[in-house]
Amino acid sequence: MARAVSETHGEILAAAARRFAVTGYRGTSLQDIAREVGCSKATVLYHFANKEALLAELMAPAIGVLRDLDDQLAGRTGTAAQELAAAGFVDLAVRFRREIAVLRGEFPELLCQPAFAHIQEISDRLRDALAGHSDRPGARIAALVLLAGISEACAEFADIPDDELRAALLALVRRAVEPVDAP
Amino acid sequence: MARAVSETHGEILAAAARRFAVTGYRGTSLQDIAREVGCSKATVLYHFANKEALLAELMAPAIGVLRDLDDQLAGRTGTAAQELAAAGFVDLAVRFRREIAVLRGEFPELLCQPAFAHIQEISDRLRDALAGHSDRPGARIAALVLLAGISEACAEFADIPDDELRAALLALVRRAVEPVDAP
DNA sequence: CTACTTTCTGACCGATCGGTCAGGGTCTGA
DNA sequence: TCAGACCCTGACCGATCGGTCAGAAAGTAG
Repeated sequence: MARAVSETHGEILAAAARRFAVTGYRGTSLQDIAREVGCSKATVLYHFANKEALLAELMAPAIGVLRDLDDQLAGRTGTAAQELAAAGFVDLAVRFRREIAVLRGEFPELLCQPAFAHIQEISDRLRDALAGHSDRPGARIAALVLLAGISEACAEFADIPDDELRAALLALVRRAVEPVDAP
Repeated sequence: MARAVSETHGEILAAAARRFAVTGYRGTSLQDIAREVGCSKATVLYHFANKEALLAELMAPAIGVLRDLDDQLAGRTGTAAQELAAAGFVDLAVRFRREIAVLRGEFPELLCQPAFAHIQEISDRLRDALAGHSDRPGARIAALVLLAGISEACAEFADIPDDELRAALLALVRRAVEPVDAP
């Protein structure tokens, strides 16, 4: 009972997104995904070269937006960098809540995979921008707390509407970020 | 070549703490721990009933302090609750950085284990206190962002002295927490 | 009809996981 | 001297993991 072309492909992708978000990448087996779709594990591996490729396709849109943000951030300094980093990351985290949830806690290992090359550097630059490119420990610590906390909050508050969550997070960041010294 | 009583026990505990903090609970095998200690996997399971018991003994001190904080928090309201929750959790997170790192991202599954019963409720109460027992979404979101972010920051900034990290985190929390409405 | 492609599957593979077990070495007290 | 407690280990177990493969089923083009 072969289905229409690429229909199963999308179903597998959707099922994987749901499972990964709940039980994590390592905590979800190909068998789990196949069961949710209603096909065999071999079918999953017919549509995707391997488990890693499945994850890579799942994260691609979010990573694209992150790269765009990184490009826009290049060259900006001080308050302008802080503002863009805050607004850009909050928006990204709210829109890609599920993708963010997938990475929860598995960051270090997943970053070793070629599909996620440079993500570590990009998020380092993002953190640096949110700190206003300051090297004061207080500013760097605040930036990390906020970025990590926002990720966690977006993964957790799945029931809050986008607008409301975005507004609350932005207000929090503006309150919490260490102001840059006037030049 | 049997060693002195309980010497190996402590070495296994220390090795497990190190490995768990880096690669997580699920990402660390008993074989990994045994290799780091320089003994066999069977020896690890001679000293600890199972992998879960090893984790439980590792987390016991941190959990004890968390319970104490929860007790002190009971009954307090408004600003007093916020202050104590902030100071108490920041101190706990800084002191037990490694234990906090272990739980990174594996919270939901680990909480199912009997050794961690009620931890979820305690951290819910802690979050509620930090939000000043307010039900405004902004306050609840800020509290979650801060608690999660602090955990992440403590796990990441292993090189910063306790005092400095604690001061920076406390300053951040005081800036970021939504003030409670005056009664 | 036949020949070919696409989709899908059960059976199987090697590796690794947490955990068990019988037994060997060493120390100690009677 | 010798029995027993303590510490430790190699060999092994069943389960599960990601991944492979030959081939069945169904649609399509000639």
